[in-house]
Amino acid sequence: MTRVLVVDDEPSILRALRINLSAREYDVSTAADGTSGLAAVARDRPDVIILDLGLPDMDGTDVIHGVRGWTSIPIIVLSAWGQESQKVAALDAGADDYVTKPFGMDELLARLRAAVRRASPAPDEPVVTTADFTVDLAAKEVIRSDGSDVRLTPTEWQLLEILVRNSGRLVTQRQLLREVWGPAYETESNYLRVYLAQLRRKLEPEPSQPRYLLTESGMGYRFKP
Amino acid sequence: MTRVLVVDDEPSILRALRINLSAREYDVSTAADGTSGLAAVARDRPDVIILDLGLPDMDGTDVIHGVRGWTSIPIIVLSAWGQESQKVAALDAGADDYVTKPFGMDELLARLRAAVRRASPAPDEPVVTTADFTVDLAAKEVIRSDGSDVRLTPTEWQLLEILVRNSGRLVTQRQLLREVWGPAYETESNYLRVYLAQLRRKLEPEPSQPRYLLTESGMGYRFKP
DNA sequence: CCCGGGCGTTAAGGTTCCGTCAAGGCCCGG
DNA sequence: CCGGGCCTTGACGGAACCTTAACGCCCGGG
Repeated sequence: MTRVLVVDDEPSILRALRINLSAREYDVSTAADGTSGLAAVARDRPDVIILDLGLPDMDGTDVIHGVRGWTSIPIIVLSAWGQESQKVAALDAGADDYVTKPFGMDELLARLRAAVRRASPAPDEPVVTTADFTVDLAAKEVIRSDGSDVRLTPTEWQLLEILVRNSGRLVTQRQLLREVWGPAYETESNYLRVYLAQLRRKLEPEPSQPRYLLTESGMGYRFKP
Repeated sequence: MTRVLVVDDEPSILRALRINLSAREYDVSTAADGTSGLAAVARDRPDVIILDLGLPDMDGTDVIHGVRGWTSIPIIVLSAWGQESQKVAALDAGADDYVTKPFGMDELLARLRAAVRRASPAPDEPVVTTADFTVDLAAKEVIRSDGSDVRLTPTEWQLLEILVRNSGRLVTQRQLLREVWGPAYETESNYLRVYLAQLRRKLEPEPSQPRYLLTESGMGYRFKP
């Protein structure tokens, strides 16, 4: 289910979007100003953000920069008619699309679909196999080579998913922490040690001498298929 | 240089876009109908397409489908005001963005930049190969020609990365020390001797007679591919 | 011939980083 | 209200890494 975060200070718009999006099977959360909007992005990890530029507490482009600082979640900007320069500024700040109020709900929905479609990287290969287990990213499932399936907690899964998606590449601790726990946790390398140990215990044939989930001291971790 | 294909049947718009885009250092090609437009896409492989929906020979969504059938080049659609349903259809057919005529040139340029930015997520392809090993800067990985991979510490990586990025060029000791250890260490050439020795031991087939990591006495070091 | 600067090499200390374990808190379902 | 996953947090031994110093080599100049 696609998660949408709506950041707007007008209750009527918030309500209209919530009703329309929920009816289309979107998972909607809302925020009424820039500060709580940025917090909500870090906490909820929406798949797409609808952002009104006329917020009471922050400039719209600053909100965009705050989000773009650490993630590329698509942003659709909403704003009053006739603000040509604002429109350009928002797009250059990193917004993906721009809709002028008043807008037709059909158009917004279409742009939403377009943004989500672009963001989903590709119908790529969501299955990775090693000699000891198989990771199916689409089914969110890990099966050992003897047929038994592995139970992973949500956090363990997020971590494994990032490592597998970057198969072979080194992923820095900062990136892992940012993508799993949010930008505020970039220094809590403690978490990584705990969860990597758990993943190894569940996946590695010899957890004390990892073959797939490798540590690069001082840099990060690497999944080696 | 970014290549833009403009598909439109109105000579005035074609001319206006050609002038404005050329002035911004875009490489512009044009087509006046859907058929020649599709041919131009296949022939020129533009980085982005600007497509007018009101073409004489084909329906706009068909052109989009024709392009989307085999490539994901970003498409920005142009159309007359008030065609809400057409707009939705175009986006759902796979267009990336939609601009209503009459449009401001600034807005179109901003949307163009946004579309190009989204489409190029890979900034560079930093892989350098020699007869004895391959350096993959993105994956932070060095593989010897016999298949074994080399373990490098963070400092060793920083050093090697600078040298490889300046492949063939001489890099002064000051620059290396400044970029790896910080400006306060510009005279500690000791560090360089120690770490260059380690890199040679790990990379060179004959560490005592370096072939890739060369010393320029009194000046600095050079990576020779 | 001797001497000194620049470089390569090695090894010892000290520091940071990692794996591991376990206790405590939170949330949810029974 | 109680129990069980799950997530956070802290502590500790050991490994990896960085710094630093010492020594030998080569080469050009005095």
